[in-house]
Amino acid sequence: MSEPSPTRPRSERARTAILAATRDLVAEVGYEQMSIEGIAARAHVGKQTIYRWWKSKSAILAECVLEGLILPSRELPPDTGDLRDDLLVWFRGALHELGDPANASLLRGLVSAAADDPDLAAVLYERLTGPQEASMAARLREAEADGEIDSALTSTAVIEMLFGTIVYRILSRLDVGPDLADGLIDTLFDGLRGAK
Amino acid sequence: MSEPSPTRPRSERARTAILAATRDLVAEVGYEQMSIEGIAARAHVGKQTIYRWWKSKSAILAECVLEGLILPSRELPPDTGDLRDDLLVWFRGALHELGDPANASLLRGLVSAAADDPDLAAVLYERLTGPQEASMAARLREAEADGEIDSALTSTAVIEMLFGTIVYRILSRLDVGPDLADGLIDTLFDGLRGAK
Amino acid sequence: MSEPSPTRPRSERARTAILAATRDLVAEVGYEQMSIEGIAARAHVGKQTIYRWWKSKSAILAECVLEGLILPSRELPPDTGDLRDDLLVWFRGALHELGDPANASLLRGLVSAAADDPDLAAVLYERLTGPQEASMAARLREAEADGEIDSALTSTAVIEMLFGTIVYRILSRLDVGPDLADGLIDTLFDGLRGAK
Amino acid sequence: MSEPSPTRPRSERARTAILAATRDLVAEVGYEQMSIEGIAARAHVGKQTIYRWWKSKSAILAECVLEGLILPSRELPPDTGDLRDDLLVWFRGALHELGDPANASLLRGLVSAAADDPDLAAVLYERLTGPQEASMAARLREAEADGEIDSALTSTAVIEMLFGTIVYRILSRLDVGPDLADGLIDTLFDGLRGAK
DNA sequence: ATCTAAACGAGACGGTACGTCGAGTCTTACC
DNA sequence: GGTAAGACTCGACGTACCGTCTCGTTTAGAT
Repeated sequence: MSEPSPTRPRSERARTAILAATRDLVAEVGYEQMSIEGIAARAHVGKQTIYRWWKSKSAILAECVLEGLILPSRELPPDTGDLRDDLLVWFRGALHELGDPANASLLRGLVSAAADDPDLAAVLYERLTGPQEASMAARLREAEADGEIDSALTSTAVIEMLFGTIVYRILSRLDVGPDLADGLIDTLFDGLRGAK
Repeated sequence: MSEPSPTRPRSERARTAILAATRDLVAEVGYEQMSIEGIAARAHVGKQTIYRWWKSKSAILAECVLEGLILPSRELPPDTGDLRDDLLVWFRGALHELGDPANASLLRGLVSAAADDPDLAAVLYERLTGPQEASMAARLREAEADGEIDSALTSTAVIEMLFGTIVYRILSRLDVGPDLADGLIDTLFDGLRGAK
Repeated sequence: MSEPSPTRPRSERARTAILAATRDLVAEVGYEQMSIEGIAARAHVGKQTIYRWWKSKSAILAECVLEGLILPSRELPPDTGDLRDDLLVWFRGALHELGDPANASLLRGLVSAAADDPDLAAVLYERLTGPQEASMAARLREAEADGEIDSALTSTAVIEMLFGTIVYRILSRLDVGPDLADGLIDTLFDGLRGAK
Repeated sequence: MSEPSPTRPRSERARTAILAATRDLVAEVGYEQMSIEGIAARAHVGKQTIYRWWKSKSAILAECVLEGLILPSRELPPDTGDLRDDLLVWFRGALHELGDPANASLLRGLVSAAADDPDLAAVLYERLTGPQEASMAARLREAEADGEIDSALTSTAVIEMLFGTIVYRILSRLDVGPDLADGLIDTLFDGLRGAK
């Protein structure tokens, strides 16, 4: 029952400095331009310390996301009893956040990183959509029970559609503004045929 | 109106070989791992010939897209009179294409490239969604006139939602399968509340 | 017996401009740093025009020397009847010329070029030492006949010694000044043992 | 007085391999044709390791000379009491060495390098003539005291004359053979007027 | 006076090497 | 044994020139 090794523990100072430097750099120069040497220099840390604990640039980014240092997860708003209103509030807020170019740039960095690192992709989507998806699933079921909606659509599909729209807009840089939130939520609930 | 100068014209052979090599490499190794030296070697071309005509890796990719060498634009199917069926067919097809890992990998490469090159993003989205958006807008208007639908939703929003879903699925690698196409199109037309 | 070709003759204008540009550039930037593209640009001439008539950078330089554009051959002074005085005047003059840094730099360029182009070396030494050697041989023989000297030393050896000293001084950049001319000529005639 | 930092020391293995590769290549292909990439490849060393420690191709060559890897300094022979004989032995040996084309080629490389790098020139001449000049100066003075010679000629001038002849012969590739050694040394001591 | 073929200016081509950056690994001294 | 520092090998970057190859234009004979 003795401790496994009488040795120096990992430096929390170094770990924190690395994550902070990564968070700053990805926003400043973008994912592609961010180098591990740059992170090490900014964090006053040896490169080996990074390679000892992470296997790639995107893995550090993944840990930043898990720590909530970047893209803090936007929770679904508290249940007001009206799923439609709740989603609308949430979606408007999400689109509003993208008005800040720094946030948009950061999300592009994450998308770029996720595109060629499946592990980061998994972490990212678990982190970003996991909580929402869980409560979304619960609420959809509840709303179905209440007769509020009548659909076999899975929570995954709804999430996919909403997040997909966000990501698409970020990538296309079309800057369409948050006004489309209303139209999309309307369509989501009423369909193109409109409410009766 | 004078011609700039009488000199050796640009080699079409080189241009074509570069685009072909790029198309192959981005699918084989991904956008990040693809190097300009690799393209030059594969195309039997001097590096300078690439740098003379393109300013970046992503610019070559953009030209590949414009030439239709990669991701040939999937047109909306001919108008059968039923917009819903047409969209369903189109969306199923698009999702089906992503079943091929090569296509998925290629799309991830394009997304990654678009994330840090606004110019490529513009070309890509113009090329990929432009034709669809035009006919989509026409059909939406037509369907509205026919009473088939009743929505103020713009064609851009519809496109955004459908393409966003595709991109999101590609990035998340969740491999959900094409079955969700039906659910999404149902929701798009009927809403979560279902058809009456 | 017909002329070989009824065609446009070589452009003297281009030839002259190329030689002039070469002369200027080798003095300005040195032999190694001088590029054929640079010569072509400076002479407002196509590269092909250079390659059509010369096979290398050093070949152009060789022609410059032959044209007397650089390092105009310093002739032995007229025969005053006293070989020793004549040589002293000549050698002092030669060392004096090297006081001009431009001349020194140019000679270093020629040496560098000659070091890896045997053809240029041949032209250069033929041109630079040929005339001197011929008259030197005659004078040595004459002086020997007059009893002025008494040596089996060939004119080649004398030339070699005098020019060698010049080249060596240029390369070593020791900047010893022209005063050593007297000592060397004294030694050449009287030997280390001194005149009796 | 603090040490700069405790870090990985320079690799002696790499340094040695680089110098050896340079020594081989300069003899094989000549100074101009020798590339830094070629040295790096031959030495199994990254280019950066070369650029980290040397600022140019000629600087590496200079270090080779300093290490005695190329052109090991030919010492004056032990003092037999007869300066003239000693110089003759030395000069014959030096000219004999140039009979080996590899040595001649190597010396041409060094001359070419020295022509456009003053630093290398300084190292080269310090290294090649320094030891000889010192002992030469001593012997000249001694011989003068003994009445063997009677000349104000400095050791520098003698060195210049002898080395100059060697360099000149190398550059002109006239391949005159070592027989001229006797004539030159005769002249050096007796003068053109011959011994009395 | 027209014809014609090589020389010309320009510059794109396939390459080689440059000197720099960063990747991921290693070797120090220090803690 | 973890850490800061930084040297190591390696590969790619974007640039400069190499020597070759088209282009359209120019120009001096030969007809």
